[in-house]
Amino acid sequence: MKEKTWNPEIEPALFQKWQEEGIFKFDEKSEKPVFSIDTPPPYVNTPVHIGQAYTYVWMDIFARYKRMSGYNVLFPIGLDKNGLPVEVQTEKTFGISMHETPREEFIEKCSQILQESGDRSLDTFKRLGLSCNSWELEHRLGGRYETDDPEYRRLTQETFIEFWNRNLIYEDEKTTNYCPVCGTTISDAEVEYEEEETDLNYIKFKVKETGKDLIIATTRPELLCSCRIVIFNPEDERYQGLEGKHAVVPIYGHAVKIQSHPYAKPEFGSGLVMICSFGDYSDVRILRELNLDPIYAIDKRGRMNENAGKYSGLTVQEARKKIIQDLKAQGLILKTERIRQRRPICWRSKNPIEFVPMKEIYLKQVEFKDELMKMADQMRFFAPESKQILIDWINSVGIDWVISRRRYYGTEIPLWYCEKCGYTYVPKPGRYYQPWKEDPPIDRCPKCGSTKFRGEERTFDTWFDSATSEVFILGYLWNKSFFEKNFPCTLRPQGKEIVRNWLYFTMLKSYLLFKKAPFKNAWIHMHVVDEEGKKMSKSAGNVVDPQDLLNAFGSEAFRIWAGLEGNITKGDIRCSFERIKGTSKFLTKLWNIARFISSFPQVKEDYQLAPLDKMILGKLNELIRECRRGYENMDAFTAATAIRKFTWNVFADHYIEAAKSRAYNRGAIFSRELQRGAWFTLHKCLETILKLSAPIVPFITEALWLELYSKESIHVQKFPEENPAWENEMTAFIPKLIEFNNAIWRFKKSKGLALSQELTVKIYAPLELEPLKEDLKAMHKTSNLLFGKPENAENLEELSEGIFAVK
RNA sequence: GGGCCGGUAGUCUAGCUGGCUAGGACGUCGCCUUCACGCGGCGAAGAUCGCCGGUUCAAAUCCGGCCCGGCCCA
Repeated sequence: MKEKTWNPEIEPALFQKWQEEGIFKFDEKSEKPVFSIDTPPPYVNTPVHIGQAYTYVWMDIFARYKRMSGYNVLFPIGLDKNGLPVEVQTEKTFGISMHETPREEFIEKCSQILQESGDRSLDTFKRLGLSCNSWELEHRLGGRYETDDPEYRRLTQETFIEFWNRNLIYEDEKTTNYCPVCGTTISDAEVEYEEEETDLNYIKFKVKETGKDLIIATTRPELLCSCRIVIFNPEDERYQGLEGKHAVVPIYGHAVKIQSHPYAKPEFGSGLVMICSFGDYSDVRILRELNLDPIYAIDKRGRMNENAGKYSGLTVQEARKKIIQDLKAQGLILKTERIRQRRPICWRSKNPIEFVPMKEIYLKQVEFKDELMKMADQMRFFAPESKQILIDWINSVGIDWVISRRRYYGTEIPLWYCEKCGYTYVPKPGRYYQPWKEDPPIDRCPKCGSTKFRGEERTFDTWFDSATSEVFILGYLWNKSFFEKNFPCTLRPQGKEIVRNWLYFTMLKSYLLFKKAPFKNAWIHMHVVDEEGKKMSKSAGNVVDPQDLLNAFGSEAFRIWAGLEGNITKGDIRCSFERIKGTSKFLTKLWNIARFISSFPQVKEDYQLAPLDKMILGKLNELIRECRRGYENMDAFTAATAIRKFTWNVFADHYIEAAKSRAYNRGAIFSRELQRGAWFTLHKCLETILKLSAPIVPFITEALWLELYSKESIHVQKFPEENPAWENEMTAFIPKLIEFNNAIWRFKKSKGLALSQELTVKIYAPLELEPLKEDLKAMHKTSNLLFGKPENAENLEELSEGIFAVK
């Protein structure tokens, strides 16, 4: 081995070799137990986010560990292509509007964008060295899957048809979250909250009965027309006399009731709150509670409707500006304050949502909450605390799941309507349907015999697609017996922020379809944030592109960083070039340890282990235990940290330094058998370290393994097991050895001696280290090495506790 | 407002079933080009273990309160 450092440029060649040898392919006929990973299809939105890169590395670590532990690992790569983001991107790229573009053409343009970004994402994943079963889009176990694939969409539609036939689906007009920018209804799970600074306007109303002024503060003056009631806190002394009276709404002149309600906070604004039809969630709640009919002010284009009178047709923003002008002109605005408030926004477009009435399709979920809660108990969570996120969400579910979306690039809702009698036709499962451009599979309406049908134009919420990814990858469509044998899926890895949709909805569909929890284990990861702990975002300009990291340091450096700093139990993970540079030094260390050891022969017999050898082999047992414990708990951090500490701070710094003289045996002070004992131990430790680290750093370990130990990939070797024969009481004295070595090195340095120079003074070492006498003498080049306490206290220098030099 | 998590040197972190000079890593500085590695080795500086009380012979570690940061939910 000539190179002094690990060269990341050979990574692609190793990756290529694995592909050619097909060692990660999924074997359907294998007798081994299956370990299945429901890989999150990352939304095709290039570049691949650093958080995704990190998560995929961890999944890959689990996959590789399980493979080495005797499992048949199902680890498909998936790409999520459905939904809003690509539509938004397409509109931007081509400067078009979806609703004004022919559907066929718009879809074609989306596909174009997806093709390119999908390929780029896959490149990044390959660079990371993922051991996915296959990179080809294949309709079989282990094949790559894409959520816009006709087969994938067929499954989505099949589940819908099943639910439809079991009366779990209904259409209803309810007040729903509506994003005017995306032009579609969205579910509660798609609503985010954003802290925002806005104007709080103090507006003058009049009391109808007394003609007195009434000051009401609101952030949404444009909703005056939909004001239904004014409330104050029952404890609020100032307004007790108003109970039961009426307030006259400025500009519109309609009178609304005034009453007390605990929701009003006396310290907010004037203490009086106008409740409009759907300014925010609390409006919705209070209107429902008081059983008042809403007055809708905003239409689905996000514009004011006829109820807004002269403001009709304006956007919300325009109307707000205008109405404030008008109020000011009439002297009805007393003052304006800037305040911070949380307002609901659409998680895709980040625009404020509105509450509008829409006829949409719902999947029942409210009545299954108890069952879902029970299912949560059947799954094991890593880290366990993450389970609470799910529990909280299930508890908060209040209305059924609105699954229809008024968008183009998604799975079509497979329904046709008879133009004559309104009969709804749902087809049989078995193929992918596109009702907006196909005729129904029947000639006449079964009810009235008409031949005229209208195809449904809406698509599904993309979570409705994603919520059966585990069903899809387990071969439900093409290998039912495998599916039945291997459902639930072994592992769902995903981010904490999508517990309320991806995990929750998958559980819901799994419950409805199979009455079973979809997973045995859920691994919930934290976020990767920037050096300051801030969320990475394009707008903040602090995004670290994994491609840049890979180009600068290679995949292995990124992976060892992910292992050494990617602790999921301690909150979010900070990432920067500096950190990756720092953690990647371990690769150099490992490389050079191997380089050194490679200069000695590997021996299988005629060797004798010195106490020093037994000491380190006992420690190696401990390391194996530690690594297994970490990997079994989906915790690569524990394994990575233990490996680095053992390899660098114990094995290299102390064992290798101490065993070096015996391994060379230049003066032939040691027997041939003891020399061979050092050779054996050096190689045994290295070989084991390589296997233990292989899941985390598959490239460098593979390169070293192939160079030194075998022609067969390290990734198909058996994961190390403890060896009872290595258990040894000397292991307990390793800290003593470390302390002794440090003390001698320090002493030599203080005397201006090179480490290779003779030590002529008498040295006393702790008694426990006496078995190591010969190795220590050779190591420190001292002929005067004694053990225990010196009898004569004169001329003594204590180098460290229990370690003395005689002057 | 509620819940969860965290707060140990400039940065990250171990220790947290109470007990040794609080361990390690990155960064900084100094010394050493010694035959695996200068992407190395050795050493140094740097921490009132978030704050305030309490329990105890003894608390980073247990208890109570508070402050700060993050996330989720209202």
